[in-house]
Formats: sequence, structure tokens, C-alpha cells
Amino acid sequence: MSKDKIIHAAMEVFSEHGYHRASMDEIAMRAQVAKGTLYYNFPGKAQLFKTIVKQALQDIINHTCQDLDNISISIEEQIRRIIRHNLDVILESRNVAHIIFNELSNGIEPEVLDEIKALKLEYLSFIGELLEEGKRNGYIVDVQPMIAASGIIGMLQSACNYYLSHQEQMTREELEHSLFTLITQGLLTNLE
Amino acid sequence: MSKDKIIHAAMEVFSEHGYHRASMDEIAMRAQVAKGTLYYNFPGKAQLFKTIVKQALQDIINHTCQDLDNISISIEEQIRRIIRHNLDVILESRNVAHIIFNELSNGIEPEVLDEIKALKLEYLSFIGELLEEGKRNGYIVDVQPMIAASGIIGMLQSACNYYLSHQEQMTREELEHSLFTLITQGLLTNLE
Amino acid sequence: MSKDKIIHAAMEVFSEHGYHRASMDEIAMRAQVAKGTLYYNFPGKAQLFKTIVKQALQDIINHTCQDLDNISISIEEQIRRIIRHNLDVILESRNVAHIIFNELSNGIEPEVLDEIKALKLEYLSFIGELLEEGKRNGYIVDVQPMIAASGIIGMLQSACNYYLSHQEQMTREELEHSLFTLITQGLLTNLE
Amino acid sequence: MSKDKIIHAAMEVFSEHGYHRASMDEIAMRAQVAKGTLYYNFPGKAQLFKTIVKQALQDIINHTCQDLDNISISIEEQIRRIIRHNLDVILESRNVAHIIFNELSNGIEPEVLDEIKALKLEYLSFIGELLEEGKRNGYIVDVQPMIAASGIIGMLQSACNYYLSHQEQMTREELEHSLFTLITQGLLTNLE
DNA sequence: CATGAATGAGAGTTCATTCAT
DNA sequence: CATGAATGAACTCTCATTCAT
Repeated sequence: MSKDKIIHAAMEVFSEHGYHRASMDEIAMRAQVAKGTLYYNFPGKAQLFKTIVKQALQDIINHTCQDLDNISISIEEQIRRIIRHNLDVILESRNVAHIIFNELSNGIEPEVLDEIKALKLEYLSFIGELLEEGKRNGYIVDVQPMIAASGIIGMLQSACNYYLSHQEQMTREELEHSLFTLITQGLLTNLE
Repeated sequence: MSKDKIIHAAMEVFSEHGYHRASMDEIAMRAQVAKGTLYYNFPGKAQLFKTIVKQALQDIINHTCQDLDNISISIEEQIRRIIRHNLDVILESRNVAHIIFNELSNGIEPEVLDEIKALKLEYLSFIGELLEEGKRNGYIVDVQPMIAASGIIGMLQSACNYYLSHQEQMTREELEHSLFTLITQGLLTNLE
Repeated sequence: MSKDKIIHAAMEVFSEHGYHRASMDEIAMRAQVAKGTLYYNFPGKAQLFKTIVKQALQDIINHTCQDLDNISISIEEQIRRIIRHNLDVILESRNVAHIIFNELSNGIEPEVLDEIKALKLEYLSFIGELLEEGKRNGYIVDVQPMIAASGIIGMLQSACNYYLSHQEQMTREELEHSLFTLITQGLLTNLE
Repeated sequence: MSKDKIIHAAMEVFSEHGYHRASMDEIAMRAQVAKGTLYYNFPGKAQLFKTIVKQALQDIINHTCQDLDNISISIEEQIRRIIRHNLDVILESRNVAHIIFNELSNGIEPEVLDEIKALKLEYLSFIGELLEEGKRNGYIVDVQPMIAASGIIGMLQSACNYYLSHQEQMTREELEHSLFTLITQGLLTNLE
């Protein structure tokens, strides 16, 4: 199927160059289809991008949901798993994640941008609700849940960025451990 | 001075459209100079961008340094001030910050990109060293300091993004409080 | 029959957008057939267009012939009927007529264009011969019959164009009356 | 000046191919400037086209005005001059005139199209007013002046089209004479 | 010091046409 | 008899950059 080849190629190219520098020519070339085929399958660049982002976000949500909904696990373990899933996604398809969480700035067709933002918000809300519930049960400190959710996602993304450029300084386990500690306990020790 | 007008205009335009969508034409127009003048004062778009970023990052570092170096203050207060300073910068010139911390992906001339990344790293190192020292003194938990530094900056940026789109849901004080709590204490309560 | 549906749809689309802006995609869509079916039934866009024009011109000729050949009527009445028939065609399917009489400029495959021009000439000749005969019988003034024929057709088309954009200024009867007066008597009064 | 070269080349290319088939590439080539230069001097194809048409129409109006306003001449002579001027324009730059009077169909940017239509209407109004005045003075028959004006222009254009394809059949003088007769006296002789 | 006309490579998009089914 | 996925050439337009002044 051309469509699949295009999506796959587009993911690569968008990841490597970001939205604006990604060219339909290169996507077509990598997908080994003619440029016209892109436009036969997708209305335009923005919509192709949207498709990519939508799918990636949906994948994250699905994976995380699946893993958390199974059995009732402790809040601590839930957080650990959310962190691990996000790291997986970010580290595997690093730039797709980067695009989703960061490069949704300006210059993309507003309608498409709005849709993507809504999708992203959905994901944040999913985490936000988890935190909200934890708060009600007294497991989670008193913070604005959505601020915490978006803050944590930003932290993971940003830390991964650093990690990817300095892999010689630490292992993935150390990364994960540091982030888990930071997110659950915060910076400060409980010294009296 | 043309140079100052250009820098000011460039900051605006890069902020509004991001690096790729910002056009030299618009920068020249806003600076009220001819297009050629841009190239008389700067070698090219990438270098102009670098200048902007450099200055912005330097400003953040200077401000923060100045505020922290004065007197010896508690680590808690230091963190609070770092958070406040970053929020100030991010919320005031939101998009410049967004560019610095996020849009440094691909498609920018590598040499320039590397310089900017180095600059960013410098800033992270500054925070990282603060944490390192806190760690040695036992005030800061055992996490990779640079991971923590980049994670925290990402958290602030990301949370601000959310805040800026949902200002009706909370005040700036609540934002700051949530972030401070999150960063110092983490998510979990200390229930036995 | 697919062919009929296509012709009908093509007439609509060519009328609405003109030859160049009419797309085979839209014709296929409106005809509710697949795009390939167009090429199964017609060699290409130009030939499809030719078919439309041919049919439309044939219709005008037939209608007019039929109405004039029946009985022997005065030259005045013949002219009145020619005007009326043309107005009917032009005002009903305004844009098909517009295409036939005007948009046969350039950019259409020469072979097809030539055929269409021949068809148009045939129609003009039909009117030209009527005038020629009137001239021989002394009813018609001494003008080049073909110039008169093409001039009259152009006048009708152009006046209709104006009428269609300014229908509030006059009725169809007034339009017809003005044109009849103009064509039979000319502009000038017979003042001594 | 690039601008003049472009306008000149554009006039040629639009004339030869009509609006839709005229390509910016060809205009640039003929003007011997780079493609970008077109867009440096004109916002886009439609506006370039508008400039051409505007200038051509203005020329016709100016020429005709100048010739008629000088001295008070008989209505008959006025008509003769209008016919002659139009024939001059149509026969000299045949296709520009064709574009102006006919090809303003669909598929051109609406705003530009509207401006051109307004310009064309201005020209028609100029003739329409002449006829109106003649009517008040009893020199011109009782017809809707604007219908007559647009009809006459259409007649000239259409007759010229025929003439240009059949120049071997008649001279320019015969063409002009036929049209003058047709327009002033109409088709019918004044036989009792 | 500064200008702005000119450039040209490259972008996204359209669309008549083909062909295996 | 009909399909529709696939094509690729051609299109309009953008924009960082150059250079004569």
C-alpha cells in the first residue's frame, strides 16, 4: 500500500527535519512513490503531518492505558510505568515525540494545529485525571493536576533530549531512576 | 543604530513565527531598514538567530546569577528564585523562550545550531552545578544533576505553555506554587 | 449510460469553470463515475469538450432551422426568431454559449480547436446565407454577410452578458426589443 | 527597468495563450528576468494580469476620449470614430482585446476579476452615455443604451475575429464599412 | 553605512493521463 | 464495461542571499 509507505516515510522525514524543513519531495522519494501519490492519499502536507501525530499520540495513549488498566496497582507503580512508557516512545522515535510535545509552534495550518493540540490535551488530561484521583485519595500532593501533568511530560522530554546528547555519561536505567526520584520525591531530601 | 533595531525586530518575528517561518523580509520591514542592511550587519539568517538566542540566554543567566550570588541563601530559596526567574522570562517573552528551549531541533545550519546548543548547555550547567553542590551538602536527593537541571527547565517551559493556554483556570501564584511543590517535594505525599 | 452522465456533467463543469479550470476529477465526481471511465468513453479532455460544443452548436442550428424552414415567413420575422433562439440558448445555458462563442482562444489542442471552429463557422454560415439571400432579394443592406453574421452573434452574446449582470435594470423583453431594433434599424433615427 | 520588460512580455504571453495557459515561467523567460523578479514587481499572476488589462483599457478610453472631445462633431462621425478606434485596438493587439472583452470568465481571483469588470464597465458606460445623449437629442433610436454599448463592442470584437481568420475575403475598409452600416442603419433596407 | 532590485533554487500543489485489475 | 490508484510534468509562489550603487 502506498499509504503505509508514505506514512512511514513521512514519520522519518518529519522526525529528522521538523515540520517546516521536511519536504514533500523527500517524503515521496523515501516512500518510493511519485509526488502526486502523496496528494492522492492526503490532502496536503499539514494533513499528512496531522495523521502522523495523531497516530503517534494514539499509540502512546493506548499503550499506557492498556498497561495501567489491567490490574489495580499502586500509584507509585503507575507513575513508574507512565515514565517508562514515555521514555520508550521518546527514545525510540525521539523526534516524532519532540515534534508532538514541542514543535507545535506556529506556521502550521491553524485548523490542523488545533486538532493536534486537542489530541495532545487529551493525553495530558489522561495523566491529569490519574493525578486528580491520587490527590483525592491522599497519595498525591496538592498541586494543580494539569500543571503537574504537562510539567512532567515536559520534564521527560527535556531530560531525554539531554540524555540523547550525552549517553556516555549515564545509562538508561540511571536516567529512568533520576526522573522517577525527581518526580515522586522532588529535589529536596527530608533532612530536619 | 540599525543593528539594535534589527535585533529587536528579529526577536519579535522569530518569536511570532518560529525560526523557519520567520522571513528576513518581515524582519527588515519591522526594523524599518532595507533588506540589504540585515546582511550588512549579520552574515545571514542563522547568525542573526544565534545573536538573538545568545542574548536572551545571557540575560537569563545574568539575572539569575545576580540574584543568587548576592548573599548566602537557603537551597530552598535558591530553587524558588530559579523557578521565579525562569517563569518571568518564559511568560514575558514566551516565544523566545520557546524557541530556545524547544525549537532547536533540525534544519538550522549545524555550526550555528551547535553554538546555540553550547550556550544552552552552559545555562543548564549553571543550574546543574548548583544542584551538584546541594547534593554534596546533602540537601539535594541523589539524582544525575544535569538530568535534573534539563528536566526542571523542560517542566517549567511545558507547564508555562499549558498555563498560557488556560489562564482562566489558575493564577500565576498557583502556577508557581504547584511547580515549586512539584520540584522540591515531588508528587508523592509522605504517608506511612 | 455512463456516456450520457459524463456529457451532462461535463457541460455543467465546463460552463461553470471554463475549459482550463474545469477538471476531469470534478466531471467524474458530478457524473458519479470513476475517473477512468471518462477515458474509457472519451480519448481526453479536449475531445470531451469538443463533444459538448458540437452537441450544443448542433442544437442551436437544429432548433433555428426547424423554426425557420417550416413556412415562408418575412425576413423581419426570421431575424426576430434568430435573435430569440440565440437569446434562449445564451440565457439558458449561459456559460456553454460563452465558451462556444468566446473562449475558443488558445491553449486547446489545435486539432480539436480547428474542428470546433469549423462547427462554429458552419453556424455562422447558416445565418450568413440567410442574409445573403435577403441581400439578393433587396431586403438586406449591402454588408459582408459573414461579417454581419458574426457581428450579430457577438452582439447578442455580449449584450446578454451585460443583461445577466444587470437584470434589475431591464426585462428580457426590453433586452430582446433593444437588440431587435439595433439589428434591424441600427442606431440612427431617420431624421431628415 | 525590469517592470517594463515584464509588462511587455506578459502582454505577449497573455495574448498568445490566454490567462490560464500563460505561465509565469514563460513571461519571465520572454522578459529575460528571473522568475523571482516577477514576484518582486507584482504580487502574483492575477495582479500582473490586472495591470495589463487596466493599462490596455485605459489606453482605449484615453485615445477615444481624446479624439471625441476635441471639437463638436456629428453623432455619425462620433460613431465612425469609436468603431475605428476599437478596430485599431482589436486588430493591433488582437488577443489582449480578446482577453479583455471575452475571457473574463471564471477561474480568475475574484477580487481582481471584479476590478477588471469594473474597468470594463467604465468603458461601456462611456459609450453608453454618448448614446444616451444622442437619444435625448433624438439622433439615436430608442434602445437601452448600455445594451447597445455592450452589444456594439461585442459585435466589433466578434467581427474582427472573423476578419482575422478570413482576411483574404475582404479588406479592412470593407470590414469597417460593413460594421458602420450595420451599426448605424441596421440590417434592413427601408423598402416600402 | 546602507540600499533595494534582482536572483534562482526549491517549496507545495494540481491535474490530465495511464494501466493493471 | 468500468475502475481508481498511481503518476510526473508543470504550475504558482517564497525567500535567503547577492551586488552594484
